[in-house]
Amino acid sequence: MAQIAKEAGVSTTTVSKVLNELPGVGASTRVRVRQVIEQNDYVQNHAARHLRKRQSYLIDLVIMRLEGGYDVGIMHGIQDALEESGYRLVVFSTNEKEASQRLWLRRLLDQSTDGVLLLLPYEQIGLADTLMAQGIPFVAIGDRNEPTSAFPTIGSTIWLGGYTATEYLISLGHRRIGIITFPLHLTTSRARLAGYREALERAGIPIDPALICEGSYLLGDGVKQTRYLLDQADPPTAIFAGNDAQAAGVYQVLYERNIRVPDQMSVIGFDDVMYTAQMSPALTTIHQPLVEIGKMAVNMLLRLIAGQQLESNHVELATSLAVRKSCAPPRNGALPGRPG
Amino acid sequence: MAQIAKEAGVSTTTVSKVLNELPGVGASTRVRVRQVIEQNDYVQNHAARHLRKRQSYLIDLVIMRLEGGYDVGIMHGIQDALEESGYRLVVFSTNEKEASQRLWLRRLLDQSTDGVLLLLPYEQIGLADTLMAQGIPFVAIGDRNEPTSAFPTIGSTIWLGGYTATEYLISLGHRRIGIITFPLHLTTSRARLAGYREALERAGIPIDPALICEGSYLLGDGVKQTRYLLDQADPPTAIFAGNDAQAAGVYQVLYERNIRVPDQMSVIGFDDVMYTAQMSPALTTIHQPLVEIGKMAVNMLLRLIAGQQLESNHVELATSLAVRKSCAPPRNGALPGRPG
DNA sequence: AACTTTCGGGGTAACGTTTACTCTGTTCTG
DNA sequence: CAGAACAGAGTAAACGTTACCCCGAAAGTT
Repeated sequence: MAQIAKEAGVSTTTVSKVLNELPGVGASTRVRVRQVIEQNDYVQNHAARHLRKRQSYLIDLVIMRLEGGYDVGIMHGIQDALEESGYRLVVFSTNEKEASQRLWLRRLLDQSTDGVLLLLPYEQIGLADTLMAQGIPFVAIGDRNEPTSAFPTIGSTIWLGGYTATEYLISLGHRRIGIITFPLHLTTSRARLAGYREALERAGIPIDPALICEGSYLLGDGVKQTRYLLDQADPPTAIFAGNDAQAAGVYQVLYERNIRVPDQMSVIGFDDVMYTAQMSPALTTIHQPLVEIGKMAVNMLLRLIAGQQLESNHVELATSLAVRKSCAPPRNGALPGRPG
Repeated sequence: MAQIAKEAGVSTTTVSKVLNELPGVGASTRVRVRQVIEQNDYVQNHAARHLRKRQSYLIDLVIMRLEGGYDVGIMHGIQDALEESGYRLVVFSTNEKEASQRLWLRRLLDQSTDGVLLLLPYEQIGLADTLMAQGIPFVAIGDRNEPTSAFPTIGSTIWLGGYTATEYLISLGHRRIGIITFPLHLTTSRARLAGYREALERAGIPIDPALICEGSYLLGDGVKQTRYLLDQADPPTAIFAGNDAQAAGVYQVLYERNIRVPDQMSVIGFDDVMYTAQMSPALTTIHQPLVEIGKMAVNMLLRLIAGQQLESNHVELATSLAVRKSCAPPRNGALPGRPG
């Protein structure tokens, strides 16, 4: 910078003012300094700037472990929103290890991050308290366990998603619709189930508790619960999975038993992750606007970093129905029996 | 730090020596300073350290766009290897945009990164030249277009993968094996094909050019080439896809045409990305040790950063066969005709 | 005409470390 | 016992910015 100042015949102060677009520099000087900067291919030193301004231009994304579905969509949004901002994204996996989480937290204290995006499952939000205590701006992504919380969150309209999916299946003529849920102590899980119930009630279809089964959010549970559903005396004609990974589990069982989707069984997922289009047949699912959620999270965070108030601490973006090829009107006729 | 120095009754110099484990401090002083540091929950300021030492403790991962397969596996390895190192990982997506790539490159010049991991497709390696010119340490991940290059690379044994997959299908009794490749101007793509050829020749099976089709690395090409293969007068009994995404495309066509995997058609993929286990039926594929590749890439990079020499500039880790449920001995009998 | 405001610009002191160098004593060596 | 060698600790100068305060001149005000 001293080099630039000398060459342009001004002080480093003036160069700094030009670079930061601060007032106090004449138009002609400004242009001249700009030129010299261009010519010399000068780049501001990040470290010195960081030290002096107490800003790192780094944002941390904390994630338990990259799964390749939900998280990837959100990361795309984050990257897009960050692209022009001058901020860089640091990705940190906690790997569920307490130790590495502590380590990371300690490191935050030295002002080496300007803000944090939390992409963690419902339980792991203990971090939030620490961040609040430290006064580090952050936004929690994904639907929280608590309906309301002291910190900013962003998610999507889960209830509506549950409603939309169920209504769609009903509109195709289904009346026995199985649903696989996440653990029901989670608010988000209950919201989806409530949407399902609402749709059935509106259509005047009685709710059969045998068609509601609770699982975790993993594929394995999709497999287990599907078997349970199929083995009933009066099995459903459609299955509404808790997320797309679970839906993949549903597919597996159906393929094993040679039940064609959608001819003999309709399947609908939730999330609309990248690989749903790759499934055979392509999965009809509830689209969560993951990219938009990521973008919005960044926007909220940048506003917090700038010291601005958020209009609302909790934002929900609308889910929608992504119709592909896994749903069709129900067909009469018994399913093939259990193999083996 | 001044605070610590005062409290321990020493100078900041001594504190710094303790923190950096440098000699020149008596054992008792060392212990005392350590204690004070513990008590005060002191954390070194990253920015000042960075400024003075000209080290950012940041590593940049450059990726075109997170796809959720190959890249996720590698990122797991990277995260694992970085966990204890004190380095943080910055992720940057070029999004195929020249402009944002330039922007990012400029930013590297201010010493704000200690090293770079390049996870880019074959063509985009223009970056490498710039990095070399700037003297920034970096490692290119994935199998390079050129068999040899001036910079460090890490990949896996593609030829062997091609050979292993083909040999496995032959061992099941297949003699007409279709293969879908990547564009054949890529060394890696030719290597896989060479492995395929070698296995056939060893088994004394003549090579039928009609069974070799060139595609890109996308799912869509899996679809297109599978149709082409199936519509032949004497279609193959097994298909060897270029990667797992292509294999998903193969699955789609087979499902459409009601051809059962593996009973009527065997399918084998390449890469062994996360979601292969979720496919129905679970995809037999060539396992690339993605996690290990990521780890090794980090190890190589850290060595370069430390100024050490690498034993070898090019490392290849062994591929292996991951047997799941998509391959079986061929069955006699014609395939169902084309629908429509 | 004298006074105040505004604008362009410069000087200087941080920001929190690391490090080259200096300064003490103490111990070893011949 | 003198001098060297050495260990422990401190001094001060960087590292490259930006914040704050100052100055002089031009313009506007009374």
